[in-house]
Amino acid sequence: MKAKNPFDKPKKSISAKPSQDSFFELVFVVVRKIPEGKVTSYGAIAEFLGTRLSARMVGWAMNAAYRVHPPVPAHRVLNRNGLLTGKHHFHHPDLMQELLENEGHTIFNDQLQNFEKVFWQPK
DNA sequence: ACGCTGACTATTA
DNA sequence: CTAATAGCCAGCG
Repeated sequence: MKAKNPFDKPKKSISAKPSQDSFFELVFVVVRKIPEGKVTSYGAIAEFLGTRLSARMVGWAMNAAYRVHPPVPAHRVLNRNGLLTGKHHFHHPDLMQELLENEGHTIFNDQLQNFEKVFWQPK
């Protein structure tokens, strides 16, 4: 459930506060459940939320993730191939890879090695 | 209000 | 293997 915070406001614009009452918040909740050392994919989250065909919206939600609280570990969300497709949306393009490596992962050429072994299915 | 874009994915050629 | 296509839908000019 949702704690009330001063940011709560039905602002429709992503520029201010998009989440709060939709798909976005659900995505954040799921992503925050990803255990350290594990990763998942946009599609897996979308499918878990019942919107398999809307995986793009998961990525869009991640675009707004950095501004929500508590923080969302967006670096643990990759595409279905284990590619760090969202790296350029971080504060620093290599931050995503560094965070993952810091959690014990190995990335080569934007590809997370052993992807299937560290994949975490939303549950 | 309309059209383009995109942190995706599955399918087809 | 790569490339093109379709489906999804929120945000922005």
